[in-house]
Amino acid sequence: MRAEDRRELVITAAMGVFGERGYVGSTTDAIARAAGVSQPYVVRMFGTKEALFLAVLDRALQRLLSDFSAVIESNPTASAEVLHAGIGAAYGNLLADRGLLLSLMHGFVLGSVPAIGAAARLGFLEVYRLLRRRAGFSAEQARDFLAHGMLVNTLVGIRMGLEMDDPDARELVECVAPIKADLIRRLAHD
Amino acid sequence: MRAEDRRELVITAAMGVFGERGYVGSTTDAIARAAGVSQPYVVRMFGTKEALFLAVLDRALQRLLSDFSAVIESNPTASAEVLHAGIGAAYGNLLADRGLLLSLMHGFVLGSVPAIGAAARLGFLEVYRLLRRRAGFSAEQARDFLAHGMLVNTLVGIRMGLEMDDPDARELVECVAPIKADLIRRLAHD
DNA sequence: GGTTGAGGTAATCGGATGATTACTAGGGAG
DNA sequence: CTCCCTAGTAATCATCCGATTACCTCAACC
Repeated sequence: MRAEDRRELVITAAMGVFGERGYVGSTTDAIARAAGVSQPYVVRMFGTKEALFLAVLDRALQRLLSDFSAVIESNPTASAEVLHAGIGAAYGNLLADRGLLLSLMHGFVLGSVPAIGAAARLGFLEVYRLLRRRAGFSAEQARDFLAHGMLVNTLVGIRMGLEMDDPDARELVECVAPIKADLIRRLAHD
Repeated sequence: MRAEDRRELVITAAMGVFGERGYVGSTTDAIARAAGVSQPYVVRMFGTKEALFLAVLDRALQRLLSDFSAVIESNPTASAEVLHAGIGAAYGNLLADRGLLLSLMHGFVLGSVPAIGAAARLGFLEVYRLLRRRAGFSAEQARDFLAHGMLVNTLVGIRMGLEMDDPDARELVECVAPIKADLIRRLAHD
């Protein structure tokens, strides 16, 4: 297989593993097995585990930005309110990609690692700028959108879907993501 | 020193280290040094690193719940709207405790570790119930409050305060936490 | 048919880390 | 004094993991 294709495979596999176990908790060996290659090859392709994680973060952010951009570009004359709904739906669709939002979340919580913190900050700001500039959100709209997104990520991270028997958990999940509640439940059950 | 006092010391130190480095990324040795005791003693006091992390999570959640309760009890006749402001302020004050919210956040993202995920889910639900039942929030109010909290945590986690020279970052931070913007900036600079 | 370079792997190393074991200081009770 | 319990530590172990090294395979090309 061409090295570039293999690289894509490894990034995808790594996104799943990092999303599940976090940056420090993931081993290059687990990623290699998930991608069907040997552990030394993973390390040699990216140099270090940190560089691999940064590649995963970048991939996740690019995907998020391009999905949001697509919504904006396919509704060129839409108001911020209409775009809010469309971009929100695009965000919900990203949930299907198990590791994507969780890998991002793991990056967001690791500001103490210099390279990871820097990448996370710049990525987060890029999303904010897209909402403010290109989608025309007000600062408050952008804030509320991001806040809602972080809550969704958190609920997925703690696997709140496992508690759907509890009426409070069900109410919370359904209030946060009425359309995606069922997906959240399934994601939590692996 | 009495063992119980030493235990408090270790939990406090561990909250700082876990908040900074995460669960897996923190070593019992670093925690021991931060607490001024030997590494084996930390392990023996709590049995395992996981048990120590669970103790830290519990401490953080109890603190959060008791601070929120205090607001409710000191305004027995207040409306949900008034309590919203008071509890929000209480949340902001928790930021001063460096590791507290970040340790919680690290717990929230580690649902894949069974014991940690279970503790995080139950803790999160307890907070939700307090908002809904005792503070009288509507489901939407509780959702928005929690979402806002998760965004604050995220901004602290990625040390967005380091980017306060960037006008977009400044706008975001000041829009999210107008009163605490300066604290967030200082926290980011260690 | 040899050479070469790209795409890999097996074996291994060195350091980090959670946990265990064995030990000790010290102070209060009898 | 001596016993013994509480509060600790030093030394060490076993394991894991990221990284390195040395090697292999096989198609393309001359």
